Amino acid sequence: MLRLSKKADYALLAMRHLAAQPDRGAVSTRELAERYDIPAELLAKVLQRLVRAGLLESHQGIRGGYGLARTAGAISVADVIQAIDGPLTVTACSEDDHSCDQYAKCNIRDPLWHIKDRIVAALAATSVSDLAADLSTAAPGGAVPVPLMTARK
Amino acid sequence: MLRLSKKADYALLAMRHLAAQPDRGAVSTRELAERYDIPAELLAKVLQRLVRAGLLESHQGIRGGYGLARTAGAISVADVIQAIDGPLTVTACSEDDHSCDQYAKCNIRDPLWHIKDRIVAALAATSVSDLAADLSTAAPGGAVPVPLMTARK
DNA sequence: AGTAAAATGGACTAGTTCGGTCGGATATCC
DNA sequence: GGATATCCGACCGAACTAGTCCATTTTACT
Repeated sequence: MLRLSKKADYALLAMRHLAAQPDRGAVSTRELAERYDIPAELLAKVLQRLVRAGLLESHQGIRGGYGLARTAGAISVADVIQAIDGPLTVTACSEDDHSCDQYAKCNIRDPLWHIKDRIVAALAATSVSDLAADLSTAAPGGAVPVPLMTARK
Repeated sequence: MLRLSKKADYALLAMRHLAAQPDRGAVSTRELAERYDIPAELLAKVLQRLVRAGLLESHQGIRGGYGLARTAGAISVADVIQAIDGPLTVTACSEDDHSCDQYAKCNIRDPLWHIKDRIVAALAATSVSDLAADLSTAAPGGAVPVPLMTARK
């Protein structure tokens, strides 16, 4: 599986929309919900979480709505997913959380964590502006080697 | 999240165990279950799926059990996960399955599929023998002798 | 031949998570 | 002050997951 949640899908959809419409002022939840056939209340929560994570800026009131908090190139897909679904972990346990019945006898932690790092790297290497560019074959960021960044909180 | 299921965890644990104990004949469900504190009936199902996927060979009867169907190096982590959790997809839709409310209006499919390919590549590049080698920094494919019980740092 | 140990397979249950909804509060502009 | 928007918590039903139970079949050993 490894499927990402629908909320994360909605978040990415919205982020891409905002990235593709720069200088358009605030876009409301309702507009986005209608545009993509997403239940408005649900999308609202998703957008709120993105605001709390610092990825979006909100503007209340009658002409309110949302806009990107940074440039689209400075927001990665990993940022968006983590804002919605929390820190992305492949295994039940992590460096700080050992809550797993098999922890003591587990022998596959390290290689699995290594795989996780590679997955995070793939998500971190793709920015929201890459989504907006919509070139399926495009290497994110051109010929930039993938930084093997270990996300630790 | 992107967390893999507990069944997949159990499967990888068992596969690694079998890879680290070559030429030991069949290993029974009960032995594996006790070794790793896994409910036996559940593990049994997991192992059965691995057999059906062609990753394990089973041997019924009083001295029966399971053994790798191929060499550990020829079985990837992706193989194991797919055998348990089905084809691994990041998005609800895929090339052949368009069942997703947003399909028509979706604009992030291609970049997301590209990310999926990279994730699959990361999983496919790590073999069960790499798990057994247990060197977190090891490049997949390295010729490393198999330690029986690796003391962890 | 009989029995014990093993895999096989289906049905079932409890718990959790996820997608979605509802209601109300607060801020802003006209 | 009213319309339009974000904000926030509580709630619900459906789906999925982990785990259980039980009955059958296969095999080895005595």
